[in-house]
Amino acid sequence: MEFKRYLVTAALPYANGPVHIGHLAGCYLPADIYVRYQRAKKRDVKFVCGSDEHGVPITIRAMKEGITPQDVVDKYNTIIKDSFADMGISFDIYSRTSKQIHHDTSQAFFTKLYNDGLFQERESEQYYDEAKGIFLADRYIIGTCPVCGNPNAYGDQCENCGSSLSPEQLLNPRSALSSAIPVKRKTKHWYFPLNQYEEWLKEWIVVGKKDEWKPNVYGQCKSWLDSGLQPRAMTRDSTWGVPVPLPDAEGKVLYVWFDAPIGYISATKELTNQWADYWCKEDTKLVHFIGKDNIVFHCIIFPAMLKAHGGFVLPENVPANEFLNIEGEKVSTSRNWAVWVDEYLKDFPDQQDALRYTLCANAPETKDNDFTWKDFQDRVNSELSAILGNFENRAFVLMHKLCKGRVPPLHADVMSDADNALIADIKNAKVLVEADIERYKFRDALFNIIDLARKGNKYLQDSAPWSLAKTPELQLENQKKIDNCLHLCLQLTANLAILLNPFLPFTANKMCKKMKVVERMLDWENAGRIDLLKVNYPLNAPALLFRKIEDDEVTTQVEKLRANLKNATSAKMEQAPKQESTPEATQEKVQEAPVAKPEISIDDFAKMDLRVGTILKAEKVEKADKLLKLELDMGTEIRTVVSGIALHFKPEDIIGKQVTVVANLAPRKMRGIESRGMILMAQNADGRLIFVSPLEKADNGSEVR
RNA sequence: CGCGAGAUAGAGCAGCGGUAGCUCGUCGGGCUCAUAACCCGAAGGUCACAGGUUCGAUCCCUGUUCUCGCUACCA
Repeated sequence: MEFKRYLVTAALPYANGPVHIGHLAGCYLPADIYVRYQRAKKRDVKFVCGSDEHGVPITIRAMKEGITPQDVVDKYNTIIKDSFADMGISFDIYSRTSKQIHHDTSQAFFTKLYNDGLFQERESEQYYDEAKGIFLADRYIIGTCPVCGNPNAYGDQCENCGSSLSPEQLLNPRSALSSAIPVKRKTKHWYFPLNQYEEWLKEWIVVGKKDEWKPNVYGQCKSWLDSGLQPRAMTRDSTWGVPVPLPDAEGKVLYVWFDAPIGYISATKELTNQWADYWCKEDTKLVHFIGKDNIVFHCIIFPAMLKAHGGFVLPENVPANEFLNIEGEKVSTSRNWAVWVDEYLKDFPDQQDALRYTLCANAPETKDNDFTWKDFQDRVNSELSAILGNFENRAFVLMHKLCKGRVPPLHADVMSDADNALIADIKNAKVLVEADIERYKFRDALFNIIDLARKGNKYLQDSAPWSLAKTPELQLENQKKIDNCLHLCLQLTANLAILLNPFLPFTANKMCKKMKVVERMLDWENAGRIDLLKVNYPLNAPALLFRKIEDDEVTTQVEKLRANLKNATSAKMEQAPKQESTPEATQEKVQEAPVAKPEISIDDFAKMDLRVGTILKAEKVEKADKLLKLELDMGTEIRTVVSGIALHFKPEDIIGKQVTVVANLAPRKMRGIESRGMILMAQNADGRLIFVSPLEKADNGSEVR
């Protein structure tokens, strides 16, 4: 199909923290490149994005910092928006889901589905914090882990041993927000019948997108569809969000994942009165740029919503990228293991394109990739600067030295094979880069551009105009050759500016200024031409496009990462000016200490069968960071116990140790291994674990009482 | 556990049925217009492991191992 217009969306960043370079590499930079390219092709394209400002984590953060949710999103919306603007991410609009237009749009969307009788109403019991007056997601219930005894396990998972839990399993459950004991309360929600769209989605994706979508995206969708879809609640109990537009829905808001993608629509509405052209006309190409964690929402849930509503175009493609690691480790916002865009901009002023280059050249297009500062330095210094920057500089310097600062003519009578080959390379580069971008292969596209500069260097080297200038007796003939060489090098430089423009817009701009051409030269249709610079046209003096990244800058950045890591969680939050130690936050810390448990009788204690055992074998459990599988000699039997202590002990160090075991704890399967018992551990204030063992060797299986 | 994606020279990636390729790094040479830069050459890989299909497999099939995601913060 011939598309008349393009609508490009980039995932709405959650206004709960700043953006880091992983966000850029995964989503915003590829989207921006794609859009800049489309604009250069003079295609009708709109690029929409905005802050996602709803959802429980924002209310929690607000509560912790003692401010309103609005304060939280205002603060981060500004930081995020500025970071994008400074990096040259060229949204046509950067909106926010807290705007009225978005509330109206998402409510209207909901109402339409409601009036069509689509939603199923269901009542269920949810945990409720009576002190704070809010319903609690599993994550916000804290209690003692039934598996490893960690007193601060979450309702969905124990961080200590990695077991996945449900709130019912926690011993002494308490609210993460107030420490109140959560109670169950009935609540009603509206469910979207995803299952009714299963067949249609299979047809659309599994059959229709087989060879179009990236393998990671396609595979993920197929996996979801094969395992069957369930109705999904589209409302939540909260006061922060878009109110459910129904009379009996006090205290209910739309589920963030219902309202967030609709944010793309509202942003488009805010941008233009012609918004419906982009959302409803069949000949619009809708492309969602996202990271891999968002695949199901953009490929399954949102399309199902659009289909259910009717009248909307569906995404033509969802080129999700994988993740970018930093210095070999996963990005973690809570541990502050990330390179924040706002900080990069401060540390490397006027170096946006250096980052854009590295992130694109090393983009996680097919698998997770690693960002290291050393690699950043290498790529900037030896590719961007040495190949591209240096070529451009050589062309300018030589032109000023050998051609009097003016664009020399091209003499047809002395054209060489090398000249013609270079012209062919220039024309071919356009074709290659175009094909790459259309297929979302931005890494390859950028490589092909640098490769063109590489060819330019070789051509210059082989032509060696500086040598030709040294033989005055052949002056007339040689000057023609020199002219041709530099004419072509300069036309090549102009072509590089056009091709680079979507990727490195700041650089393309600088190049235009140096060549004294208007920005219109950057129109894509001009790529491949070798008459972009007029003969005899005087050009500006040479000036370097890029500077090198010094060794000490690399060291500084790596040290900064490690230093910030130590302060872990609070580092980023403490930069918030207002609320450093609100009463609320202090209070919370006190309550984190283990709470005294109620008195029990001797009979309660007698229910426990505590025994001594010796660790015979210990090995790491696969696919679990924190679990060790232990074989214990219990005297009369050998038992398998899975224990969440892998972060504290190496398997080989604990073999032979005697330990105390809760022998009659109900068996529990973890990561497919049945654990029959639990090892007792003391936990220090710093979180360190210590075995509770007999001081002298006891018989295996002897009772502890 | 299950499902999905990945594993190819020191690093980063491409190839996906017919003698293993690119970029960076390393080593040697050339050039000197240029940001100690550019150009040429070389070394460096039993294509994760084990089976199978095939005349032939890095590529197809089966099994295994490891990494990442689906699972908090998070693209």
